[in-house]
Amino acid sequence: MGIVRKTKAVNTVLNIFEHNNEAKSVVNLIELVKGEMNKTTVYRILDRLEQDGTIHCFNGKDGLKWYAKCNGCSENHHYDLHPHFQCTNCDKVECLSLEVKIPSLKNHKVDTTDILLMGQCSDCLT
Amino acid sequence: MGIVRKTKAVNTVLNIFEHNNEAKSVVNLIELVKGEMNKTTVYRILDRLEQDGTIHCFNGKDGLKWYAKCNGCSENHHYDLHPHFQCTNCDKVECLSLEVKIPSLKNHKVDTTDILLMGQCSDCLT
DNA sequence: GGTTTAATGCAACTAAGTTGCGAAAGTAGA
DNA sequence: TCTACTTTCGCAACTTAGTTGCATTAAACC
Ligand SMILES: [Mn+2]
Ligand SMILES: [Mn+2]
Ligand SMILES: [Zn+2]
Ligand SMILES: [Zn+2]
Repeated sequence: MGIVRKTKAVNTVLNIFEHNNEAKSVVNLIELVKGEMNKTTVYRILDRLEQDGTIHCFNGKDGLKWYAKCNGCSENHHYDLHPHFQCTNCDKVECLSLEVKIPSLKNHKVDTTDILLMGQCSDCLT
Repeated sequence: MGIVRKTKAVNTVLNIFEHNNEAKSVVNLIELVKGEMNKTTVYRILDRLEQDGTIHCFNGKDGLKWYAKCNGCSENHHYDLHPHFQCTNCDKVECLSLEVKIPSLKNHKVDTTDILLMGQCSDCLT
């Protein structure tokens, strides 16, 4: 069970994800809402939104937690196995709607993948 | 510049990687050599061995640092862009000699990838 | 409005990883 | 083998991400 009460803090976090489509690191989110809510609250809201299938979580290049909006996930069905791209210059992270084919592995059962591409984003290329 | 002096501590760490081919988390390595050397030393030796192209570093599923032996890398050439597999049951990590094709991204320059497959390893499947 | 209980704030904690500095130990050359 | 030079190490203190327990606050439902 994720979000059951639409608190002020929940709405603030939701607004951040609604307003632009970029992924956000937890560190950045905490910074963004500083003064408005406690960091513990941020972590707990993100947990609940993830359970609901509203956002999904993944690790950035430094092993930090990042979150981004889901697209058609629900509490029961999470299907955001898409890869992510992180710019080595500006650190920005994007969700990619690419399909990456994973060759099958004998004697292994692959349930999920975590694919991070790194390099220069379009802003930093010019 | 990586390793310049073959100290006792360096040999201990090297032996761990020589003796079996598995990837090791830094946390696990520190545990393994507890009593023999300080954790700061472990971090510093791993840094130097990585610079030399002796081992390579990547993030496990929890965002922790893992290291494994390189295969034919040198100080000047690092080419271990292979994917890794981590068992969700026993946490073991393996280097995979798979080639994963990444579709090209327009307006992006992809320099490197970090691909982690997760699921059940052969030991945990039976 | 009053009651219930989820959600929040706060402070204290855990754990990974880093830094600075004085002491110890490789290494090369005499 | 001894010395001198410089890398490496140990230690303690620090930084930062993330977690936990508990008392207080505020949604939601009547
Ligand atoms: Mn995504
Ligand atoms: Mn590897
Ligand atoms: Zn960029
Ligand atoms: Zn396993």
